Parts: sequence; C-alpha cells; structure tokens
Amino acid sequence: MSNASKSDSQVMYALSETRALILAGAYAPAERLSEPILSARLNMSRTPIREALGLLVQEGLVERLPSGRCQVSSYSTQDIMDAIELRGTMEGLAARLAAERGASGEALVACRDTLAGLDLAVGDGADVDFERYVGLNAIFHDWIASTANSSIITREVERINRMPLASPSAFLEGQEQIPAFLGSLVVAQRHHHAIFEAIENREGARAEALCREHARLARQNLTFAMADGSLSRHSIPGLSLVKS
Amino acid sequence: MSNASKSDSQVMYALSETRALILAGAYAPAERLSEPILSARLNMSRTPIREALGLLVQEGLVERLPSGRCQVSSYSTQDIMDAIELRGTMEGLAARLAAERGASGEALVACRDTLAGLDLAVGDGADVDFERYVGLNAIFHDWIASTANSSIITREVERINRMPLASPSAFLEGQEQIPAFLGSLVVAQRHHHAIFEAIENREGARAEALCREHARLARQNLTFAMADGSLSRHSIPGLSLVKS
DNA sequence: ACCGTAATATATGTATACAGTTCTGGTTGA
DNA sequence: TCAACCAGAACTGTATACATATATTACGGT
Repeated sequence: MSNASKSDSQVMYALSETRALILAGAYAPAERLSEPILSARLNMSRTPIREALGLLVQEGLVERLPSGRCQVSSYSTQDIMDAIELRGTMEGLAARLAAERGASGEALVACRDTLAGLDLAVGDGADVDFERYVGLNAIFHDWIASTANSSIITREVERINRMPLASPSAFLEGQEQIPAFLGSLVVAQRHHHAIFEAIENREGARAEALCREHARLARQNLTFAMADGSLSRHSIPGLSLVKS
Repeated sequence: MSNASKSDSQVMYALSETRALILAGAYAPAERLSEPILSARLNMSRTPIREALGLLVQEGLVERLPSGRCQVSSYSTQDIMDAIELRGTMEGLAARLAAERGASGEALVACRDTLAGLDLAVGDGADVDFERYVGLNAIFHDWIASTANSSIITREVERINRMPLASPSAFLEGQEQIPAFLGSLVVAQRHHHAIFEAIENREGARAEALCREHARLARQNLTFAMADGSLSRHSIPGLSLVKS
C-alpha cells in the first residue's frame, strides 16, 4: 500500500466521499447506509467503508441503530442552535485562556495580518470578497483555539467545528445574496477586532463574552437560512439534515 | 452471533478490557499496542481489536503514530488541568441552560432525592460512605447535563467525562485516606446544593459560575494526588498516564 | 381486506489471507 | 568505534469468506 500516511488511504477516501454525499443531501435523513452498497459505489471492500462509517458516527453525521445498521442523522433547529452555543462557549474558554496566559508576540503579529486581510475582504459591507473572507475567518477562529496553548482545548474545538453547521464557516457560503447576511459580516468583523484586542490586553472575561456573542451571529444566520426556504436549502452544506 | 446489541460483542469486550489495562497502568505511556499481540492476549481476531483501538484513539487513551501504529497516550498535568477546566465550562453551560429553560417538576424532585442521599453519604465529613457518594455524585452530574435538555450538550458532556481523569468521579476513589480530600467533599456537596438551588430559581449565571468553581475542586485533587507520590499513583485509574 | 407467519434476501460481526510497509538487529566497511 | 546498510521479522491496510442476525417479501388463515 502506498504510504501517504492517511490522506490517500481507502478509509480517507471513503470518509470524505461519503461525508460529501451526505452534506450535499444525496442521502436523506434517516436513510440507511449499508456497507455492501457503499462499497460497490466506491469500488472498495467493506473493510475501509466500515471504518469510515465509524468515523462518520463519531462526527455525528451518521447514527448507529441498535441493530448495528447506520442511517443518516437528522437534527432539529434547536440542536444546531445548541451546537453553535456550545462552540461559542468553547471558543470563549479558549479566548479567555489565551488572554489569561498571554499570546506570544509572533502570534499577535500574525493575527493582526489576518484581521487586516479580513478588513479588506469585508470592505464597507457592500462589496465583500467572499472567498477571501471565508478563508481568513477560519484562520482567525483557529488562531483563537491555538492561542489558548492547550492541546486538549484545540482538539475539542476542532471537534465541535467538524459538527455539521456548527463551524464558524458554516453559513458563509451560499448566502451572498441575502442583504441581512451581508450586514452581519460587518458586525462579525468588529467582533473579531474586539476579541483580538481583549486577548492582547489580557482581558479574559471580555474576550470570553465577546466570543459567545460572536457565535450568536451564526444562530441568526441559521434563522435566516431556515426562513429563506429553497434558496439556501441546497446551497448550504448539511442544511438538508435539519428537520424542523 | 448473540445479539445483545453491543455490550457483549467482541469489540466491546476488547474495548473495555484494553481500556482497563491502560488505566490500570499495565501499559506504560508511549508503549506500543500491536493488533496481533492484543488479539492473542484477548483470544480474538484482529478485526474487533482494530475497531476497539480506533475507539480508544477517539477516547484519547491511545494515539496513532504516522505509521499507523498505536501507542498509549501520555498527558502533562497541564493537559488534565485543561480538560477539567473544559468540563467545568461545559457543565456550566449545561447548568445555565437548565436554569434558563427551566427544569421539570419531576426532575427537581429526583434531584432533591439525590442531594439527600449525598448528604447522608457525606455526613459531617469524618465518616464518608465513599461507594454511595461516588454513585450519587455521578448521578448528580449526569442530572445537570440532562436537565439542559439538549441532546448535543448531553452527548458532548458525556464525551469529555470519558476523558481520563477529567470526569467528576475521577479522583473520588483511592484517596479515602487523605484528610484534605475528605474536607473537599463537604465543600463539594455544598456546591451541589447551591447549583441545584440556582437551577431551580432560574439563576443561569450563578449556576454557571458555581459549576466552574466546582470543577476547580477536581484540579485541587489532582494536585494532591500528584504531590502524594506513591500512594495514589497506583490507586487512581489513569494517573499512570500523567507525565510531569 | 388484514394480520400473522414462514421463507428469502440482505446486513452486520468476526475470522482469516495476503500484499506492502515499517521496525529491528546484526553485519559490513571505513 | 561508529555509521550506513541490508535481511528478516513484525505490523498495518485491505480484501474476502462465512456465520448469524435482521429486514423484507410472499403467502395463507381469519
């Protein structure tokens, strides 16, 4: 087997492929995923399929029935709301620890660059460079988690971010046309600056509170997306799994 | 295969057996776990062993090397501290939501029973019924998580509790002899009452702050256990994985 | 027309085989 | 003495086989 230490293994291929299928809505919630059928579809044996399904269960995209069979998960709007609240809380913890423990000079410099890039991408909110914004936004949020300087916390924040629709980038794509959403980006970027400032000034409580409030924007976007009916329903990955 | 839908499957046996071996210190940190050797030791084929190892990786007890091999994890004291802080934060979130959303009448009644049982188990701190305390303490903490009424949050709290040494029960066994520890139980039980009262009175911020402070007791116990050298080193499951 | 039941098909759980990779230990050459 | 290297052993990743459990369908009784 060619080494490549994971990324081109059969398991990883099965994992990303199946995940993409589910997030794109190719499988409906509660639809069964059988190992033989998937293995035929992806041209491999059941073994890596089986392992990939286990990982998807861990990610929360797939549920295991008592019989052992797998089905696509479904979430209520409230579930997503709670997941976002949880992310906000965990990012808040990371930001507080980052403030309390202090960020290194290089970390601060790097983050200032990211913020400057985000400023450019947002502009005045009328002409947003989305692609750029999405990438830098993810970098900023990763920066918060890593600046807490705790492998445990970094790991768990990454984990919650893998949950469908809970990540900071979940609602950034496919909503370019919604004016209310565009406005929220300006507010979000203001939050980013304030969070950075709080961490730089060792203001732990402020950093924490800001992160929590920042996550609330995602909840608002979820509300927009759900109300918006058809448009976002298919363009936002994973939204097809949300039930009520 | 006998149904039993999980609990007596080969995977579950391999999982609990291997976990127990690691937590008991039968394998040192960084020691390799090879599938063939484990499968010989547990009298089964590599297949369920392999799946169990994947689950242990997910639990954090085992790490996967780039080559694909597995080794026993090791943690720094700071890692455990951070995990406990994270648990306190997540329990705090659960308690806040429980307060904000309101607990049902039956939930409140049930919790009062638990608290009464804990009162009896603790007594005045001089003659503690440990076995009883450990069980009821776990029930109380589960109650907090479930009273938030969010499957996502329940799931993630359970997850962090499975992390070695981060659970509310982690330091409750094997330290009966340490006076400072006995005293901490009285304080802990006072926290329990206050947390319940805050949730009952819909005081979200208070419930959250109390949970965080409550978790700090575990950090203190970790300090005791680490300072105490040989005694607790072997009696507290998982402590053998802590490095510095 | 409908419910219960038997028969069939399909799924999962586990064992085993094999190819290719990584470790290990010893040997060689400087 | 030590580093590089090579052969053998051991391990992982994947495929496949088979036993058993579960889902589905067809059929017969009421």
